Amino acid sequence: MAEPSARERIVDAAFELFAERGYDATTVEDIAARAGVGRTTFFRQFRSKEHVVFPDHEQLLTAIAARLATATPRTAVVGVSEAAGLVLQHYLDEGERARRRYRLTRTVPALQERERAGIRQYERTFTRHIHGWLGGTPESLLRAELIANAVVTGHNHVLRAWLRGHLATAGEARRAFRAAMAEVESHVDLPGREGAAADPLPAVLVVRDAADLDRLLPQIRDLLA
Amino acid sequence: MAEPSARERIVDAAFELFAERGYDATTVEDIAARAGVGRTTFFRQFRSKEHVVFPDHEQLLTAIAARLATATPRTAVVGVSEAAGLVLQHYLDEGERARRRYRLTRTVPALQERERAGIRQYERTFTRHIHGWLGGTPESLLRAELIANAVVTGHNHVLRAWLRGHLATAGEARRAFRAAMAEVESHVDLPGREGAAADPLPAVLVVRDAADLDRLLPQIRDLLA
DNA sequence: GCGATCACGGTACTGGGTACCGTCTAGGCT
DNA sequence: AGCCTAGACGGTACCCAGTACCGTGATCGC
Repeated sequence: MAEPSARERIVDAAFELFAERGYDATTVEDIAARAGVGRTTFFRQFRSKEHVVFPDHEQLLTAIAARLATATPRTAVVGVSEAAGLVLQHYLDEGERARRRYRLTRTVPALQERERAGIRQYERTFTRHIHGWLGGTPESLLRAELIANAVVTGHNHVLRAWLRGHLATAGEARRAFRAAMAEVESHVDLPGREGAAADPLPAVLVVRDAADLDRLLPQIRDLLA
Repeated sequence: MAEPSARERIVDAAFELFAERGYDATTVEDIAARAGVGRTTFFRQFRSKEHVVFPDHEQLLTAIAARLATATPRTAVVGVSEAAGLVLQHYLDEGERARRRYRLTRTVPALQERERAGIRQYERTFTRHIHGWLGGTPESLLRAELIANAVVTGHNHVLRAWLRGHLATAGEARRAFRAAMAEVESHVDLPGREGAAADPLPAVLVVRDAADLDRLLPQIRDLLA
């Protein structure tokens, strides 16, 4: 009859008890007892009491890395967007449990920090791949970090709206996600835009008045020749 | 003879012991004993063993908030840059202790997370003020978050370079900081650019070849008149 | 000089996390 | 079948961070 694994029983027991008594008032021994396992087994499955709240984090992280690994500089935009979309979709699939976790983490500072630590791992994964696409030079590292942070921030912004119920359906959430990714892309210069590889990016000139224009015009014509 | 305060003695004792035996092998009782105080007093001064590693964090956070509070949308760019500069300058003033802390946090995961939590507080402070300058509307929140994250990322990038010794002098660090802030500003649209309030921002023209230029030149002259 | 306040140190307790050990079970080999 | 190894499990004992509480001594205002 497909007995749920010990790991799943622990997660279920933990979420039940956290809902009943709150996070702090629940001990690991309580969770283990309800799940029908020893306290030792709990810590074999989860590194800490906090980790049981984010049971799929590790798996999600490897999924992101796998998606990013298949992208190239030419397909960076869609690769990054899809990798972030994997996370969003996972939460949408989780449904009510994701929202319960959100309400729980909002009230428990320790869990907020744990969540941030997880997000940080996402950022580092994105940074690593984007940095690679940018050539891996020290000068491009800051740009890679800026882009990675922007992508993760955009994703989290939409996810948070959905978790709070501001976006009712999964379809709405995905639409908002596409909009957020578009806004993020408009703020950062990710490789892989149309034509970006074909001709070099134009330089930017700031022309304040007609005198500026007349002064610069010869050099402009020269560059365009 | 200006006896050092109990708080300072605790910080000094902690850094000494962490250097001698490492973070994990040092207990709070050890620190308190060397500082000549009771274990209770340690926890009155610092919320946790981790907090003693970042003793000036709270003070720094209020300094940032104070600087940002004096800025307006017109002075946003310089306000944000200076607020971030306060943090950099604090680390530069700290000198060798900052570098010791950096080496310590790099080897202790718990301290890395504590540091990230502190950085997160910076981000939230920046976000709150920038969001206010943008009108405080829900639509402008994502932009505010993107800008705040970019500023903090740029700052951290330079700070990390200095901590690692890639930037030898404080002057070099400040110069790199100005460059990083310029790059950040080029990626995000912060209110308060020169002339932004006086005359509207110039439109951006993409001129790919001489034919483009000739075609657009009359309109450009017209706009500048 | 005298009571109120407060910072301090000491004690006792809870609970997360680790180390270790004995046991039970699931296979692989002869 | 019988043996043997590996691995998962539960139990016990321990360490230490963090909290609650209490008694005490110093400092200040009246």
